Amino acid sequence: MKSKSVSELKESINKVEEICKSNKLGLTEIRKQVFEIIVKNNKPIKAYEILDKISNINNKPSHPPTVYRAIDFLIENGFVHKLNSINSFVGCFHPKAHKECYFLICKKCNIYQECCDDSLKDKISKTAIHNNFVISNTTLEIEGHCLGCSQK
Amino acid sequence: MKSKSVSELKESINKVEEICKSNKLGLTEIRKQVFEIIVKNNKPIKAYEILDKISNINNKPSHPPTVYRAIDFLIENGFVHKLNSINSFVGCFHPKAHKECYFLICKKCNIYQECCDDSLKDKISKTAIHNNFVISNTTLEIEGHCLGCSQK
DNA sequence: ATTGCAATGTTATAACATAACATATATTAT
DNA sequence: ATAATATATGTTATGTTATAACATTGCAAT
Repeated sequence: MKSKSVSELKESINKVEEICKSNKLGLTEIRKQVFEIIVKNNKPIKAYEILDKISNINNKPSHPPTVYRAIDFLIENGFVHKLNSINSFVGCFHPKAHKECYFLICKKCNIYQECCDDSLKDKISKTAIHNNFVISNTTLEIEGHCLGCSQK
Repeated sequence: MKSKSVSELKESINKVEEICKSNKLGLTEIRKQVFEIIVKNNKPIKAYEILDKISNINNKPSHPPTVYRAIDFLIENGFVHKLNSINSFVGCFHPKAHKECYFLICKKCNIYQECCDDSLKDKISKTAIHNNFVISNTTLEIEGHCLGCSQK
């Protein structure tokens, strides 16, 4: 996966701002800062790394709850996803386009990629139905090696 | 999902013993205890719950590394799986039958269910291939409500 | 018997996350 | 405008999950 260009980043941030505006979601300074830190990182980032960055940006120490609250807000509204298998967070490439999001995570370079095509989504949903199960939330994280790293 | 019967549990434990014997894997007392604790629990269990139980069984305090090492061994050999979304562990219903394992996890009753049919596995594998990605390990955890709990 | 190795014991601490309560800021109704 | 309410943040402390590092034990091979 290539890292995002400056314009893609801006677009990402603008999109979130728009969505918040039209849905009357309070995109406060901290929440915005946390979102920007997450999307600007071109790989999954950990909560305490965000904490360090926030502290630096604002020239004063922040505390874990501050970061986790912002993350919660961002996840709730679909702007950010948590990768449970590596306790890290990534920005969503298409917020509000879907609730579920599937990921490929390269163990070597840590670069991730969304891979949420509809047929896969479909298959998972059918699996749930087949088991009389009502999905509230799905974690699909495929760990391995990307093309670049598996060639090395 | 119904909880396992005594005979099913025994079978599960025997199977692991057999596999270890024929593959010259050291199934030590602790590892066996940890495995039994995990499979006898009819829902995902946390490391520190295992720790408590081990301590009780042996009438002396055990320490986290003891438990985590045993878990590592059990996971490496496919006898146990970790549910990353809830930091918990479950026994595998068919050790060695497959490397990957997918789960349905009911948020209300916490009972889980394996759901690793081949067509789903296939779909995931194709997704990876399509992205030039070599899978080493997949986490698929579907959280929601089982039939019983969604009717309540 | 000594070396080597795998497993376990032990202590300490790292890494991840939230509870609980105080304070501040924004929103709304009057 | 002001009080009442709700929302968000600050702060301290602690809970939860997991591993590093090194010592010790037990056993098998030479």
